[in-house]
Amino acid sequence: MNTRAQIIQHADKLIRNVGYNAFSFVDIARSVGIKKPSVHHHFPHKADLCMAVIQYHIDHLKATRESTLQQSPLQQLERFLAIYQEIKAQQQICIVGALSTDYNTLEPAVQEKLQEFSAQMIDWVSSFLKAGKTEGTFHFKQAARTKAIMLISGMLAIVQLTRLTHEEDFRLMIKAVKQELQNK
Amino acid sequence: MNTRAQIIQHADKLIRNVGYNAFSFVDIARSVGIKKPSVHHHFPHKADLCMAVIQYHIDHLKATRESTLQQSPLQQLERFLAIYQEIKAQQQICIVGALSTDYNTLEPAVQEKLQEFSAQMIDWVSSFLKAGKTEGTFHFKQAARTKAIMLISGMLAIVQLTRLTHEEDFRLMIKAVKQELQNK
DNA sequence: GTCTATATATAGATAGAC
DNA sequence: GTCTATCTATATATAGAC
Repeated sequence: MNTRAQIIQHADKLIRNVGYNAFSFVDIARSVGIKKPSVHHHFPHKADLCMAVIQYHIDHLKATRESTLQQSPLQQLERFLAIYQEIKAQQQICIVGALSTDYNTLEPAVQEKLQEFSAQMIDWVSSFLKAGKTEGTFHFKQAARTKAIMLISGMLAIVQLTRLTHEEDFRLMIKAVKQELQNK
Repeated sequence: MNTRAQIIQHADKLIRNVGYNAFSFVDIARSVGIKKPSVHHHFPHKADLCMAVIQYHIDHLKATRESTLQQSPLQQLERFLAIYQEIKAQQQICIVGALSTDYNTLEPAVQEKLQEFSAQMIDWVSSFLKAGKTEGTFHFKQAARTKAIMLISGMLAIVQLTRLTHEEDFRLMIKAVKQELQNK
């Protein structure tokens, strides 16, 4: 992996571990094994780096969505839940949760990029919920978008909240979410 | 209101507006109309101030809970949802959401205080969900604690997520949460 | 593309006068 | 309880050599 990609990867990890305003270019430099000005060579401003991190997530989500296009709504739901299970296994939180608490300190361009990511996440989840309802796998009364936002909110928050409670709460929530969607 | 209380109030607002690691004692001093060392007189370390902010929320929650002790489970649910409606109306997020993203940068004593607050919130919500299920107002299949965590997670996250989407999503979610709990 | 050296601002925090 | 003055560390960021 090239230096630029390594910087993005470590920045992503730091943002989701300690938050946007608690990591510095020195932290990145140390992780990658270069000096601070070399990081600035790749990303002049911290906002540039943050943009690249969000773009990485946008690209990653697009690839995930495309790879599950032929799968059933239930399989797509499982893939969606697996994203957060991976996040939890790594003791992290999701990028939207991490950056939404710092939202008012972000530059407008970064705010818009984060909006773009969340819009695409909502679009994906809405699409497989709708398909699942049509084929009779999922049951819910709200609009697909509302149900999608409830689902995403729940997962975004449970990875944050179970930093304070127990991992077991996470497991129980995953189970409950699947049950509720399939209950008539 | 005395200076100490004013400091706590402004710190609370700042933590929930920009995050724990994006506000400083200078910001507090400016808001209150005193100088930085005067803030340190009341709270020597930033962690002391953060502890006091969480304690304020613990006290506030206790008062809320006690004031609704005689009310019906549905009324208690409405009171719970009203907390987040107030938060949203003030363009803020909740203290648990705000501090959970910075969790790994907090001192152990502050982490424990935050755990204390979330435990009490979970306890309250669990109690009125259980009462509502017993009397036949609420319907859900999970343990009351699991359902409480789903409810709290959802509200915690929706105030964060609707910073990026639309206020309308918040309104729809509140409506959906009430519907789902009362649906047989 | 990486480095040394440096600029500038601000963070958390303390000493000691009033 | 509040202030002025100050300390030390670290933040983002740039200039310019290799």
